[in-house]
Amino acid sequence: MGRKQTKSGKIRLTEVAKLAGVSPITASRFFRNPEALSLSKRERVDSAVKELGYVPNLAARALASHRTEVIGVVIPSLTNNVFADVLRGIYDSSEGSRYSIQLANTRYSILQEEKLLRLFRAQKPAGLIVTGINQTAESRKVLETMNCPVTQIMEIGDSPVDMMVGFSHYDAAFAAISHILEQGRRRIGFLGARMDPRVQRRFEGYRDAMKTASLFDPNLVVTTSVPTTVTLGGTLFADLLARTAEIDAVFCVNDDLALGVLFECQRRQIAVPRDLAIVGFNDLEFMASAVPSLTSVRTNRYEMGRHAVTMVIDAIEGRRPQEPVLDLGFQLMVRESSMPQNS
Amino acid sequence: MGRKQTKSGKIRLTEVAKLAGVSPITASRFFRNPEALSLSKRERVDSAVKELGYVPNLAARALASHRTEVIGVVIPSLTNNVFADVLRGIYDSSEGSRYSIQLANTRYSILQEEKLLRLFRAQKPAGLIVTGINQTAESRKVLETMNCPVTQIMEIGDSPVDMMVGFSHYDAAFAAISHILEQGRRRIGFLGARMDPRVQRRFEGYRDAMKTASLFDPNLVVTTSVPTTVTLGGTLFADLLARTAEIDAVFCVNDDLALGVLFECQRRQIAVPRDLAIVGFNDLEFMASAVPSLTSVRTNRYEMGRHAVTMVIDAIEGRRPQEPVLDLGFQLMVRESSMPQNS
DNA sequence: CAATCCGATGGTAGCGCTGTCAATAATTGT
DNA sequence: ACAATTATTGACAGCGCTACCATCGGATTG
Repeated sequence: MGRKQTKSGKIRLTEVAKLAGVSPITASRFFRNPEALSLSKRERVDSAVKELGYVPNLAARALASHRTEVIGVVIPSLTNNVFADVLRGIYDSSEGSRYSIQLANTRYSILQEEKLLRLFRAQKPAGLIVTGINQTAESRKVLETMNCPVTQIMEIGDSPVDMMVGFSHYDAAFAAISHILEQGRRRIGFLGARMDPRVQRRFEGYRDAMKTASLFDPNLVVTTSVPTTVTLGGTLFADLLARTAEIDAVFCVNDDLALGVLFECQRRQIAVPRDLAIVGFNDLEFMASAVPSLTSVRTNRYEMGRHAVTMVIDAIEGRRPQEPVLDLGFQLMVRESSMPQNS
Repeated sequence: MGRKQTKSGKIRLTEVAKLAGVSPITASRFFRNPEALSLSKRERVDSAVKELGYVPNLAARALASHRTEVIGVVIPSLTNNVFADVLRGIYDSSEGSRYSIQLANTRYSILQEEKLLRLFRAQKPAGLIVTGINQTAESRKVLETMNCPVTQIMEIGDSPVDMMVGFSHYDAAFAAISHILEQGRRRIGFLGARMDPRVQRRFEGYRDAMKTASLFDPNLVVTTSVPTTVTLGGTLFADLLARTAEIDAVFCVNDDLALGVLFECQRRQIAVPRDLAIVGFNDLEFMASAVPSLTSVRTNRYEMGRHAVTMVIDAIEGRRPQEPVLDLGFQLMVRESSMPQNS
């Protein structure tokens, strides 16, 4: 014979059905489509479930139905505040739907990403949300064989695996630099940390804006592959100053670095914005609160999360968007730190 | 007859076994216990898997084996930086093990927590990590019927569901206040936001330390249920000043509030630490970088995550710790913001 | 050389649920 | 009133994998 007898303590759907006096399949329908049951049976199954404390077996459900109600989310970092807002949008939007969110963290490792995508594929998620558009060829292959709607978030590009929600990091950086140039600043430093693909694109926006104004100078660029911290902002700024003293503005690829620069200026008695303009990226909450308040590029992270989930759920349920790529844009939040020098 | 024929495109373990010239059960063992196979069969199965692009079906695996290799993690917030570090520890520690992490976010809602725990139970996780010790009676019941190792993190208490890793928020706050008192400060304000159970315990530490010195005054306490932001730190501090001008120190329940207080001081020309001492909680990275650098209570969040995973995995594999409750303590990081007034 | 053990492999029977289709009961139209 | 349609319900098989033995050859032992 096979394995040992089913323990009498185990409560399966069959037991519930028996107690309710219906067939197992009717009890099954109680969970998936209660409206299809007559009111009397619905009530009987409901009370049987409660009486027995029935806990459905999701594995059996998934095996029999060939699907799950899980939306996978793959992000590169939990430490980076940027993703906290995206995730807030994702969770807010998924709440009230039948789908639950399963989060996975690549920690900026493309190997880890491949591994996680493979794991997700084996779980047959109902939908998937992944960060960025620079997946490896291998990861892309996994995504294409995922057999469910996929949304890439955080940036936009020409060849979506399926759908995309994001904005142009290039344009956003370009706009920020243009703003600084309009304030009459000429020597604009670039501080970059953990140069992931999106940060790289911000650099390109900076570079091209500077080149357009014939002001690009490699000496103005300081980058590192180290992850971002506030302290690092101060360090990179010190490096920049050591390299060339003639600096009248700094563009930081994120707000933590910008805050670090501000602190370093306070330490060195550099007046902001008189002696130096500071512009960050993402517009985290503290930027408006700093003294002086810090200019930044607001990215619509919460909305990005919301839209990503909505698009995925709609696609799961057969309502595909007409346009697979959604650009949520950005807003330049001009504050005291980038006011003109004579103000 | 039953459902339609299995699509010929679908690759199951049977197909792999056939190609490798072994029985399905041998192919199955290839994944779970490769050492048990002879070298020749191992190689044959390996190449068959690669040739067919076999993707195991986790639902079938879970159904047949009655278990999964998922460790569930339940936290109240992703926005709160504190959890980012805990999660980093969790992910670091789980890497290299066979277990994968599944994250769920209650958003500080106890109803959401009950729902998520029920969902986890239906998934039969191998282990579970939950935040805090203040679960509802219902949640606790679900945890107790989870049938897998459970570790509560972030704080410690007397009645663990199973295991615990954390520290005493009460003691930490008490120590911070004692330090401020030792600097000769007498009127120490308390700023608190989103008064979750752990923040509540920090308040109790503050209150008792102040009472011990006969300095407790309800007018010094400003709290709100609103979630924490840097800006809110400034607002609460302004409220405190409006209520009583004689303040020579502020204890903030977290570092974001402390930074907000610092900015507000800069705006109001209040000299720190001469006119006011500021002490935060958690010791986020920016505290050391601020000007002046800000005193805080370092909590061992990364270690907490690491230990939680290790304890859970050990317990899954039958190595239960002798002592179910692990206290990781805290360190007071004294910096410029709480130096004596005459310095 | 029989008795014993051990490592490698396979056969069988489910795990608990749902898709498919058929059957039945209730309702409607003419 | 009777056929046609629509709501409910049920029977059956099987999703893809693994637990539980059974087996079988070969090594070890006395």
